Amino acid sequence: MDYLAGLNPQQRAAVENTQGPAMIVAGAGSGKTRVITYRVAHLIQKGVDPFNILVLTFTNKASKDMRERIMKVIGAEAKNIWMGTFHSVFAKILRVEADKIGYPSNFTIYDTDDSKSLIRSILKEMQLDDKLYNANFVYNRMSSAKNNLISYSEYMQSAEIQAEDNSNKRPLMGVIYETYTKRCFKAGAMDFDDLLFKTNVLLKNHPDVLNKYQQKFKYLMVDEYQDTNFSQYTIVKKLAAAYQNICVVGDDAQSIYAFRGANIQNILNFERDYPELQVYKLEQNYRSTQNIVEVANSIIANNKNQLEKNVFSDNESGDRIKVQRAFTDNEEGKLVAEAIVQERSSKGYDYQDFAILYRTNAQSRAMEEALRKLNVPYKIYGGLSFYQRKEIKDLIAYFRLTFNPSDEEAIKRVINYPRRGLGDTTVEKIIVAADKHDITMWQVICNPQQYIEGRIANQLNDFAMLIQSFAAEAKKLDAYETALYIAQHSGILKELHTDDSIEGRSRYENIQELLNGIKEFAEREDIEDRSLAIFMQDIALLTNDDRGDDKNKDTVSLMTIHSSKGLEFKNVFIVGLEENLFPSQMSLNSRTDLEEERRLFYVAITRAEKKLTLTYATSRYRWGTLTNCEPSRFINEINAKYLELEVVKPTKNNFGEDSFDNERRTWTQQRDSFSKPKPAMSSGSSSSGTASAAAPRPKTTSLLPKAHVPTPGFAPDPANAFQNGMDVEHEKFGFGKIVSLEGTLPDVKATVFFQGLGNKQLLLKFAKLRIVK
DNA sequence: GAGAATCTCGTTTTT
DNA sequence: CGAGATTCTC
Repeated sequence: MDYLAGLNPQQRAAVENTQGPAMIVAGAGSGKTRVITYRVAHLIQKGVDPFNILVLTFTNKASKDMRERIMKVIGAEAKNIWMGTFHSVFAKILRVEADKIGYPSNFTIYDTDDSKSLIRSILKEMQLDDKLYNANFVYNRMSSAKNNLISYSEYMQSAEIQAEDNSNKRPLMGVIYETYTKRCFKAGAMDFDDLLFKTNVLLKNHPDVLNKYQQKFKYLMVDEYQDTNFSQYTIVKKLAAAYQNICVVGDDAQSIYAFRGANIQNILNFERDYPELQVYKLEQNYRSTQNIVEVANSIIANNKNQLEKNVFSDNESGDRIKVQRAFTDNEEGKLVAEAIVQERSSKGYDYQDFAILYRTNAQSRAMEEALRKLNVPYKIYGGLSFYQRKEIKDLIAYFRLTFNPSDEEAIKRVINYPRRGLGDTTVEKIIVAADKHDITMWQVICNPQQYIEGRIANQLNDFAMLIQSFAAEAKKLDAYETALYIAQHSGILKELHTDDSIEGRSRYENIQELLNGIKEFAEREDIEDRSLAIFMQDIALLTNDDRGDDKNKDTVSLMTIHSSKGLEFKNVFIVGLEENLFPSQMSLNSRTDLEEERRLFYVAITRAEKKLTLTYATSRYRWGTLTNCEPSRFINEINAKYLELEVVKPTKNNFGEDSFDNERRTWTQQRDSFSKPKPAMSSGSSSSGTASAAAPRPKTTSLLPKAHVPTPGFAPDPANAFQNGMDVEHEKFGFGKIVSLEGTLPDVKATVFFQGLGNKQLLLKFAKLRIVK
């Protein structure tokens, strides 16, 4: 029981109280994982059978880490705990119970690419405008319907939803949803959302099944509860209904998955659903310095909706937060890379003590290049998963087809890869025939003479026999042998081998790597069924980080803020702190979205143990063109007393100009003129935003408003001279009219309308503004 | 039907 | 810019 000794009173209470509903509100860095780990260990030590415990986490990594930690406390018994992500646990259950809902137990899991590809072909078949009915839009719309447990028939019957779709000029959404659902069913496939949706259907329509799992999972724990959606909430609620031994752990301040249907409301619902609820608040942050914790608190205080909570740290106050500006995204990378090299050698850190966090995956490139130049070893987490690479998906599609020939997306993927004369027209014919006779594509392919005219039938026959031969081999061979057989006889191996380009070789190597992974799997002794079919089952649910390679290397970590949740690093760089990037431009339209961005910033800040650096660039390449950027409003939300301001050194840009000549400002000045949210299009001041790395392309420059040339003898007027309605001239923005004035002298803020630029807010004491007489 | 040339559209974030 | 889709030419 010595593990209890190291816990503070709140933590200990949360661990020891194992009966009945409980909610642990755990601030960042408050020892949440420890509490869950020990709580599970405690249950088992009290005699609860590990087979009766279900722990649901958000990522595979989290569950793996947790299982290892529990194993250290209680030993091998930990292996018997049901632990995993919602998706993987319920996929497992659905395979066992599949027949109850009319699915084969070896159903395929469609990943996002598969789903969107299916949507695209449906749109094409229905001859819909694919700009209006954009595949992404359709996907998200169906996804949120499913996450709110709205079936296609309910969708079509809901007057409210129909009205919404009609007013969006997309009256056929319901029909698409219906077609999509039926096509998935016919293909023996479920998408990510289906795994949860169908679990709900299963538990709802089959009380015996529900009862079975209620009895099985006498104790439930849910990590990152703030990130669950309605569909997940309902599953948990149902399973816990019999014993009510349900413990959820979460932090509303770290809810960052609303875009995926997560609902903070679930935490509030939870209190309503279980009046007996015990609530434990973990408020002491053991991870970070006081400065970091206070900065995080001050940021999150800008959000309106939150549970009351006072996170504090007893650690040293620590370094202040460093804010650095770069001119371009490349320079930003260089800045960060140099800082890492420098900190490491001067303070004796390892590379693994550093993390670079960014808002979007696309930002990793500039960082990578800079790190490579300085020979800094790094590892990128997330991003394009190994299993999403084209060559891997191609081979896996053959595997999928071998075990589930109904899988429509797999057929479309490989029917003509490698080339075998079965092109788009043939595929279309197959789809039409399948639709007409209400059978699967596979059934058409197996009996082509019956449905399709012409010589093509022979080629289809060959293809059918090829796949059938794979299925026959799979019965005789182990996973690795089967995989190798398919790779060879499908022609994929040969196809890639003949490609001698660098990319071609790397594709070939990736295939080898996949085969090696399968070989490893085939040799594992802790699993009974080591067939390829089993290996295939959850592959769509795996991400890059789940492949467990080079674990102990000393490398800098690069990842999105989303995937950094739950991790901690001594030194953290948050890069790209710019308006329209972080916060993302998609979030600027609503308060709730903006608040989610702010929570994301909160998550990012609280990853840091010792030192935090924020960087931004004044221009960066986006969609291949150079765009001007402004510092993020989030920087301005931090009280300046926590900040260490960069010493600005003038540097020359490519045009030989002193980049700062008009702009030597102190930080405080900058924040005033830079902080204001702007209309989507980035504004004029093209001269100061010019990248030092490359000149903008002509096409781009022509789109930007011309830089204003001030009238000769331009001199700004003092702040007290301005009045509402005055015509004014700004040094850079040109001529405009004062729309409104607010604040008191000397801090009067003016909203000025500029032709072609829209409204701009200017602090009069700093703005270079004169009255036009 | 194949392969090349051209066009388009997009970027949050992840299971 | 770059992936994927579309269009064009053989």
